[in-house]
Amino acid sequence: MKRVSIKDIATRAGVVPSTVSLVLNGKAREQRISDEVADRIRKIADETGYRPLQTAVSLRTGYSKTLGLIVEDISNVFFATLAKAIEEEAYASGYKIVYCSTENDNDKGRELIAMLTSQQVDGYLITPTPGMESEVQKLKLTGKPVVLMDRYFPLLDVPSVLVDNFSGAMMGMEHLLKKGYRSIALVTVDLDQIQMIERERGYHIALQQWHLDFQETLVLNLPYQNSQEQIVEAIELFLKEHPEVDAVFFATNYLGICGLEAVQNAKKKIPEDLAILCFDDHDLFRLYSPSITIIRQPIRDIAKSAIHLLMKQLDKNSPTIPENYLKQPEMVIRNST
Amino acid sequence: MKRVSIKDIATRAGVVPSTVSLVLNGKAREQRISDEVADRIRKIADETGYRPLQTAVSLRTGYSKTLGLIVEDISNVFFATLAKAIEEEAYASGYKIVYCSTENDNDKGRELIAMLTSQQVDGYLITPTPGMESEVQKLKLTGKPVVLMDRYFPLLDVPSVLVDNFSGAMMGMEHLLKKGYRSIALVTVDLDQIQMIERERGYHIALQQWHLDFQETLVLNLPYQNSQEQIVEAIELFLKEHPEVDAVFFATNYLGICGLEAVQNAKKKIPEDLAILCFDDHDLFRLYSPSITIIRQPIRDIAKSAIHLLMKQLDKNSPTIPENYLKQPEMVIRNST
DNA sequence: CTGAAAGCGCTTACAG
DNA sequence: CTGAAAGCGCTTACAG
Repeated sequence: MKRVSIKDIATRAGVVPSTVSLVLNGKAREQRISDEVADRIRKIADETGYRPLQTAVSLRTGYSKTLGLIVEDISNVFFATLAKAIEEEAYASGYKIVYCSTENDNDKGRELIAMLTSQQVDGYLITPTPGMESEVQKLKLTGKPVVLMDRYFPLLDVPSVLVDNFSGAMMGMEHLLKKGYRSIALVTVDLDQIQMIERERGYHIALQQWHLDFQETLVLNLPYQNSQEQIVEAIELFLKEHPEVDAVFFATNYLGICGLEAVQNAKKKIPEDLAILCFDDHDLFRLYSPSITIIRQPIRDIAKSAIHLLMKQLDKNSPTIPENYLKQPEMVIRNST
Repeated sequence: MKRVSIKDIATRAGVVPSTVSLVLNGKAREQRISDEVADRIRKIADETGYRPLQTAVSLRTGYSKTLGLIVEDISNVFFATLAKAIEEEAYASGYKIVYCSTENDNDKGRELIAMLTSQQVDGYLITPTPGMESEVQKLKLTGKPVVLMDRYFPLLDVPSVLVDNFSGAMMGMEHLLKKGYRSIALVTVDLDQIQMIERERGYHIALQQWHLDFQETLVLNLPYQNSQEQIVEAIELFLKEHPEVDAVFFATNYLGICGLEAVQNAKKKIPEDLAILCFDDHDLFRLYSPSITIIRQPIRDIAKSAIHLLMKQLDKNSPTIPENYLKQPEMVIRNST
């Protein structure tokens, strides 16, 4: 099972390798190679199942038809779903994906960018960790297309696709406020990621607009490093210490899942004792209680836009004005009780 | 921001490119290059942040330090968790991962293998679709290491890491039988994948050993193509038509999730009206009801063994006797009520 | 219309 | 101890 090379095909077709290359790259017409010869070459390529060796092509052309995808953690539903969507969109444009997880570790993030670069990826799709700012900056200087997803750096002029977390949080809060809830707690995590900050801002402004006082004691800000058990415990304690709370807004998927367990442990019923609002969807919520309100990220849409932005940069003819897409999250109210 | 090449370093160090290559590949001693020169070269490489261009190295050496991972669907929790574990284990051995999803589509599976081959991956980690048998066979003939995970082809002599699905099913069934359940339904999917067949076999043999008659009407075999809604509906109908059923064994994660919804719709309580046993773990189960019994796949262990098997094949010195690892699943009983 | 040649960046066997 | 050269498989500008 030896690989067939362009040379083998040339020998069999009785031409020189460059002719084969030209034909297989669709430049037969351009180079005025006879149809007869071109057809012969194509036929042999088909029969032998010829596939150009991508590494050779990359070395020669500088392009690999591969995109690098860097996410925080591929085993997390949100990123896994995003990766899948990205993969599909990329394939549709003839690109493959190399992916890797940063684990929110700056060093690993930097290392991964270097790795992808040495693989000659044609572009980068990144959900960056806060510490990756300077690396992303450097990457931009290399001229390779970069698109940030889900998070971004306000100071950097790099195209990005974001969810409008502020509006999402506002939407959700307004839903609760309209229903009459007045003692709404916020459970969030102490990452200084832009999306968390924006969600928190939505919480604040919504309260303001309804002329409600912001009560610091109703915000539970948990350390990112905490284990699942610790989070559950902290939320449970918080609920017990604040019996006045009539609704909880979980700023992220993961907190919501822990939160449900805490609610259960605290023997509170949804929605009788407590209304729940959560960012990011999860299979679990629907099943656990249909009255949980969700602010869902349009993952497919994010993937589509990200690939679109990347393709635009790859297309040399288009101007390279950094664009930022702001995606509207969707509110899912499954049960109006 | 030009890339620095081996040539640049050579110029700056006042040596010839090959000397740089030798030093950077740790062959300085071997080639009796003076420590002074070697140190100078290493220093310059460090300062300039030199990284060999992987495509050039691959083209020259035939090795890419990259492994190809083919899963069914990266957005599925099981595969996402597996991918993460594989990624971690591979990194520990200095390998990167290129991944792709087959969607259980044979054509796509074949296409992906070809893609990975043209990328010159050093080895393949595959959870194959049934139709990939001949491709896997061909792959083996190329001499590149291949390891199958989660599923395998009995006729093929390819190393694999499997979960002992039969024993797992037996374990779970025995647990139910010991608790006194006698009318145990099986909900499965009509894929002729080896793991599904094995789980079904476990169901049969367990009944046999307890001298219980196998009742065909208690097996619900659903088409793989069915949508989530269709599955939920089918299970709900099944439960209503079989009020005698006192326990349900869901052969897979996904069915279990749909099953819980069906159980809810059918207004049955767990475990009062119905005991639930399910293959594969999911966050949801624990939260939904602690009395659901789980047969959990040791994902980390699968990843470790798969990488181990691959590394063994990559190590030319070790004999290439195909090995198959059979991993013991773990039974998780959260609540003995 | 077709062929010969250079070169992408690297590694390694070989000569000195 | 160090240097010159070949070659991995491909593409493309150039010469005829």
